[in-house]
Amino acid sequence: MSISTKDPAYSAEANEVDRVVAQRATGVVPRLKSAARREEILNHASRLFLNYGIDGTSTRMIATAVGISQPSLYAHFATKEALTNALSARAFSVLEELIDTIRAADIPATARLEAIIHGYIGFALDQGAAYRIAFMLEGPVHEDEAFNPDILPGMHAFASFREEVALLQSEGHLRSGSTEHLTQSLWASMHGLCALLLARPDFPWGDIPAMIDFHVEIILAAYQKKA
Amino acid sequence: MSISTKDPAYSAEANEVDRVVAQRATGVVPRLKSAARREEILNHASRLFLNYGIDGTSTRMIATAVGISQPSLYAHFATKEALTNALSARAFSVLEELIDTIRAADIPATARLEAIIHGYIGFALDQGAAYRIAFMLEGPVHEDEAFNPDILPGMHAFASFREEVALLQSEGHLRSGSTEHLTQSLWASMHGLCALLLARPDFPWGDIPAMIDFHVEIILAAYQKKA
DNA sequence: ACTACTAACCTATCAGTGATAGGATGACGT
DNA sequence: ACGTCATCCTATCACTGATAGGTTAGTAGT
Repeated sequence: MSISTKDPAYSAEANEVDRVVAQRATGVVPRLKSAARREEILNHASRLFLNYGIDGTSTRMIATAVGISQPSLYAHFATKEALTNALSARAFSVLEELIDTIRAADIPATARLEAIIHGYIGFALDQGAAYRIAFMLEGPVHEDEAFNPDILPGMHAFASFREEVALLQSEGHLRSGSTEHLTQSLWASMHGLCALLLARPDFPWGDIPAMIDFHVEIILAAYQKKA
Repeated sequence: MSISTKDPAYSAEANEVDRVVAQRATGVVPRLKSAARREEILNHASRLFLNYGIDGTSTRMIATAVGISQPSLYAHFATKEALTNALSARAFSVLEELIDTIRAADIPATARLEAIIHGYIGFALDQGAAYRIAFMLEGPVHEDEAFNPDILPGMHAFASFREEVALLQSEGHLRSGSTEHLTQSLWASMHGLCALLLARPDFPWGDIPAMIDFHVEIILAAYQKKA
């Protein structure tokens, strides 16, 4: 079964971008078990999202890259949003693991927090597409809509983070007060940097690594317990 | 000239959402001077963006709300993106004024900074659509693309903010070090809170005003000069 | 008052998008 | 060998942002 090059939606004239850009799979595309095909789709989608953005990547581009038809995607994901959420979930499980590993490590409390913050920021910048999907896309418009944690892959990692904050606070390493406020404020401080860098890569940031270090240093000082 | 109710794209069956939702202008829609029409478009777009999101608002919805045809929008704005940018620019000029007013006010330096921060956050949450457009939408994907401040309405307000930071720093009210790093870090801290609240209104935030106050308090303490 | 010009506005249509309906095909257990 | 069923396809849908090109209404000049 070769690629259908006479698909009317994909004649050479019709959609040059997809043809040139999507690195269409060549040769025979074998049938795959559902799980394997799903992984393949996520891999190609991840690459395309990074190169062309989420909105800039159509389901047809993804399908073409994989070497299957566009409707076939819907055997694995109910909607494009479900696909992006799955992609984000896969990426965030890595962050969750990272945070848990750091939490379990036998290092001083302060270094633990610093490592988590640096890990979070590094992850966000590295996995820009996944991070965008979880925390930056246009979500529900009104605050009274039901919160569904299942569609928020990042929330598991956030839960680990919250536990660590509670622990550090109970051990007296962080300033006292509402743990919720503390967690959310700390989260906001980290997120702000990641979000701006991802949303405005064209801004004249200057020395980005130095700026990140500067920001993290201030965060650490700000939330630690006053002597 | 009445609304063309027999527009094939707008038969009762074809697009119920737009019909019901867009609060179609009723009666005769007079010809308007270009500038007045432009304002009208921005007003309706602003309202629709808040209610249905930016992606959830089509150019047809906007046009229907105004009471003109969809292509007529393009006499005022080259693209939908240009329309959103114009909307954002209009909103941000208000923030810029606010910041400049506070800067000119005869109040202590610390209170000045606090007022600006609260003003910034209040603006972002109040003008969610405009704020999203400026700082949260999927922008250029690669950092090597040219930075064009014209399409970044928020940058003027940001410039005012940067000047204030430089002034406060030179007066010895803020910690020393790179003014760029200081400005960007402070901006990130403010932005993080606004961005999360806007992107995830469905998250169980708890007492949002209290959380905002908590965050601002920490920010103020973190960036002020150490005694 | 007639004409000519121009800005405002329209209908018709385009290619591209996410999504659905329904049929073809190939592997695999019996 | 046969039936079952997951995999995959073509064809098509409604809708989107955008463009082409014609129509109409107001306005300035004679």
